[in-house]
Amino acid sequence: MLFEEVAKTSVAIAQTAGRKKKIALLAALLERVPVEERAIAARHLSGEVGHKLGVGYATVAELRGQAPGAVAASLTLAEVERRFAAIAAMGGSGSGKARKEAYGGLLAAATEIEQGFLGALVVGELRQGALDALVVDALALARGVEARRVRTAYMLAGDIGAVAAAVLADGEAGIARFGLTLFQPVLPMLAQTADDTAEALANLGGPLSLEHKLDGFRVQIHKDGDAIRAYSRALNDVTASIPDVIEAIRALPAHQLILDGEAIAYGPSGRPLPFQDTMKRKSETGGQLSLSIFDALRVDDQTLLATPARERWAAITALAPAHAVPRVITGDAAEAAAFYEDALARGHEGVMAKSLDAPYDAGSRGAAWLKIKKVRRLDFVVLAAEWGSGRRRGWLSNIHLGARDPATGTYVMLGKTFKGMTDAMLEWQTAQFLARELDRDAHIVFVRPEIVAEVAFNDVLRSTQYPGGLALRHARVVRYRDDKTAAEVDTIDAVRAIAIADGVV
DNA sequence: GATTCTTCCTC
DNA sequence: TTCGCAG
DNA sequence: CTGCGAAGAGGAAGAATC
Repeated sequence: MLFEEVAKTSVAIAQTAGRKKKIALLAALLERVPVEERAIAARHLSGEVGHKLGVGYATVAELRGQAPGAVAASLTLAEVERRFAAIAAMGGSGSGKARKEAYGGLLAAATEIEQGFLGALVVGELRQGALDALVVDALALARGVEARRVRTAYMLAGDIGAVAAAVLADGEAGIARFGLTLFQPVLPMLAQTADDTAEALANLGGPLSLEHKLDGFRVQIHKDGDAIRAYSRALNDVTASIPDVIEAIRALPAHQLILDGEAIAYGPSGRPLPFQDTMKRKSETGGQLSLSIFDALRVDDQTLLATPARERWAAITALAPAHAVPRVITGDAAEAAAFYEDALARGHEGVMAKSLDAPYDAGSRGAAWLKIKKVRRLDFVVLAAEWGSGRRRGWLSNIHLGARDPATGTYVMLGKTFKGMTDAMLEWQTAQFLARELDRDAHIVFVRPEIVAEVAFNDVLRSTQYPGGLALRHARVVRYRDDKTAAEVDTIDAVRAIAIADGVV
């Protein structure tokens, strides 16, 4: 099939409102793809290149519009895949240039519509309002099978291309081929958020489970005898980064395992290290990371995906009590709140609240798991704002935040945020900022420091980029404050106090 | 050889 | 990672 | 309720460049 058909389908999807209509367009295309190109088409329409190209935003931007664009479409899906694979295989000195040339060659062979699609695909910004989840639905539609079934296969396979090939070829029978398999990582189960334990109790009902939420990185462990591998949240193989964890798993008294947990580093006092330091340990050989296990998907020949959570936790306790994440099961509001406070006091980022009976719902951000994280709120002044893109085009969106420096009377930039703004806020802030414009460049409008935003954030980070040496982690706007002037915003000292309390500096 | 840029990755 | 909007 | 897209922080690896 011509690559252009996929590119045109992507454009059609982007221009079509309505999820069902997008799914129908996806299904119509997928039904027509030749057998050997089905996996490729499914990946591309999900926004996945399928390779680590070593070609990213800068290269795509540099080459955009350079090649005139082929008059007639000639690239097939197979040919594009072949070229992607060739680019991904390049390495060593000179490979950067070779990659750029190869990508340029691909652009030169592409029509204008294909060039646009290629650039979006390579930088991972398809923006067609449809990604893997809609491709799953499209596969179900194309073959008349239940979407839920296709979805399950996708969770287990972690690769939309493989699922597309199987479902399109064999329908229900194709789906049935996917099962929980050692060294085939499954998409991790995800959580929604709750403000506090009271909300979690209200939403999940009691009793529920609360466990420490550790500020490390997600790890899925697969063990088959001496063979042990670890996978990240995005299913990358991170085995080599966490040798201590691998050895700990080796010692566990089970031949076969699939476990879900969090890897984190601890300081000499036994307190968890800040996230930045855990990530540094990850890159050091023998960097001494610990694993806290919070779920078990398989123990020896038992698959536990559909087993109620409390039984999966019991399996962890029986198998690896030293690695089981601290947990309490309670329906009592006071006990739940106390457990949360204790988790914070121990230096953790919060708690996870989990339903006792839920299966391991791989890949879905369901309501069975709720994360409750410590949130800080301070008031900062807006120093500048950047023009938005996509549905925020025409609005000043991403704002630069500053804390007051009482020593100098100036403002110290601590980072940016585009989060938390409603359309009404975007409309309002655009007018307010433009009315206070001091200067501008291509993307940024610098403003008089007068608008005060209440900003929520989770942590303070060490920064080499920002002048105060500190930055905000996961900053988002809560509201604009018309009751406060810039002279009253929080100080860099207040931010530094948080960093010190958290052991960040 | 040292620094900078780009890409990829974690949250 | 957080959040708001569209469906 | 689900899926998507708006774009943030740092850190490391590898390639390019000074």
